[in-house]
Amino acid sequence: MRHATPVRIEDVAREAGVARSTAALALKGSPRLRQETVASVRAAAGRLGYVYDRLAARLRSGRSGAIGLVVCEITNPFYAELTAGVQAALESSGLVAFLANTEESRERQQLMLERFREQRVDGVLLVPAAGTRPALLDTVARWGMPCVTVVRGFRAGAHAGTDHRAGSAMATRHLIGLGHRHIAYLGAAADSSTSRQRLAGYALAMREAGLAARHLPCLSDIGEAASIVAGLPRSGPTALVCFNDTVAFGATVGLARAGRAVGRDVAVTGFDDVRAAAQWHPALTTIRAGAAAIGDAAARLLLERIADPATPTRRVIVAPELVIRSSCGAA
Amino acid sequence: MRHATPVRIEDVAREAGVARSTAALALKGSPRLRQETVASVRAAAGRLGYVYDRLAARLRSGRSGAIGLVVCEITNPFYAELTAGVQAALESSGLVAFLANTEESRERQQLMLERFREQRVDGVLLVPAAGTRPALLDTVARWGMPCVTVVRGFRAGAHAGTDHRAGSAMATRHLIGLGHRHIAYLGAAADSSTSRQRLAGYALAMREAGLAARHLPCLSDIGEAASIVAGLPRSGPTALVCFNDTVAFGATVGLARAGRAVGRDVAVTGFDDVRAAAQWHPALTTIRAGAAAIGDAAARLLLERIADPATPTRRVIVAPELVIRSSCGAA
DNA sequence: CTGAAAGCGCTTACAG
DNA sequence: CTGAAAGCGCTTACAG
Repeated sequence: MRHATPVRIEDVAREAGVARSTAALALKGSPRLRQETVASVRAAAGRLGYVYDRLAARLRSGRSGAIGLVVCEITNPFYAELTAGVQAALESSGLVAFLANTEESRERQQLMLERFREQRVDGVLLVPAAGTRPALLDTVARWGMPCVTVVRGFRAGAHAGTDHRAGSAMATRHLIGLGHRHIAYLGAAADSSTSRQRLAGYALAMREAGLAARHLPCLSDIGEAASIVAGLPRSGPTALVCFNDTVAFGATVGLARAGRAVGRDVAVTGFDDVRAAAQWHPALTTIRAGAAAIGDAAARLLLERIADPATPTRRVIVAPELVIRSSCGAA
Repeated sequence: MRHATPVRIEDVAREAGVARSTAALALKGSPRLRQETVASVRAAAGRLGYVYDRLAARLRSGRSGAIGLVVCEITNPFYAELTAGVQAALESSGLVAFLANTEESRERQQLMLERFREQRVDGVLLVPAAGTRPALLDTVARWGMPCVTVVRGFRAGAHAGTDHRAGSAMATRHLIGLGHRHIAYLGAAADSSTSRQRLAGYALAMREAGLAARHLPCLSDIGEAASIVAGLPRSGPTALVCFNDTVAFGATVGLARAGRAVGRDVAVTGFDDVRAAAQWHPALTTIRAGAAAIGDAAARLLLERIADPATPTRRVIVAPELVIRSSCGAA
């Protein structure tokens, strides 16, 4: 028996000289009680060092006060910033979040969702691992677990993200506007909605301008991007629309390795605007997707669904923004 | 009432035709039961879609199956990697982790620890926010919450980290070995054990070699490091021992901005060996502290303490390693 | 506002 | 191995 505290709500009630139910109401600040009653109960709780047992309460109320956050890769700065945004939004709500890091493994994702289920989380925020089937959402819904997909989504279901297609198209049009004609897309090797939509936005903008699209598949890894770009012939693309900032960082490293100037010889754009993008040398022209803003929106959406599961599913799209810096040569 | 499932252990017992206590034992695979009994109970649980209620179990057993992980800054790649290491270590244990991101705020840290307490976590992994007083550990101990400090620690208490002083000294000696005499330390503006120890290691190595130490305080921020370094006179230090990789990245950006060559004009070393260090241009000479390894060790230590709180406190130190790449000009 | 009572879903002895 | 019973710390009606 290692219960941290032996003080129960009944002890507080006795100390304050009220009924147990009154003490319970006072502790959660019910407006049905007199001010003094609430104050005296709270004072008693303080004297006794009472600690609310949220899990015992859950057994009766059905609310655990915890949610699950499932991300595909916590070491990707974008998702780390997203996680920080979720945490910040949760702070005022009194909820607390479990974290799961799937590393893009669907097995791990399934396992962690089941553990969260056993922990009776009130809901879950899900950045689906690559290749996740939409049916997963049905499973989770059948479990009675409110769920909001984040960044990567499906056709249906509550979702918070950005318009990947529009963002990618913006970056591409910006390069076209700077006079580039030979523009390649670098990235999008993974099987995710994000990959498909960002690539589609690039393709759309190229088609609009009557230009030929070219896709250089590349994982979200600085090293891989660097070698691909370092191997590009001088007669190759004069501009690269990159899947995300990580790939763009790799592209600049690859260009440096090949002795070519970023921006002047080859223009590069990223996507995400992670913190390092502004501090990179050269500073990265990119699409700001607002990781923290998406995390914040996702948390709010989930709280809304937890409060009223019957509410119609909403989709919140944080508008992408073009941030012009030096890597595109426009400065 | 939104309990996800109405199936209780009693229903499983009835379905399997055994007593409730037998069903409970079977579900956790007690060796006191016959193989067939266990199998038939599990089959019944499967048919009924039974989901173990870990929180209800906690009420009686005292174990919630959850721990808390409090980090000072999740958007710092080092701590993101550490978090991934903790997650990986937890995967096989069946435990799940709450995450708190303090952003170096002691108030936030206190708040989150209290929330974790209400959630009755079995223990907590703590990367103390800057300026945290050692007395916090006593408070947490009084709460009956097993705690392991991670990376940043105090004199007492279970701890998993690295030898910051030795690591910093290694980097400094390496630069001295390359012939540098005018070596400055960049970073360590924060009030943390990590800051003090890394700075001390540099000072130690300089003293050993009879060289004058020079400290350029700088926050762990690429932008700030870049401006400080860009403003250094040509007659200034020929080598910079940086607090961590982030500061080192900033130093290389600052040198590039000033038109000076990293490695040739000014040597730079980092600390942490985050993933980007190897992929940076030029690749960073740094001290590998093994974020994932520390996270793994910390999780194991905590599990040990949870299993037996009476066990004497252990301190696990992951040995730092010098990783020589190009930024020190040694390649 | 109060007080007694039931119940959330488990685990834990304990007598068979 | 089984079965009945008590209890973990709350919330939830409900009658006063």
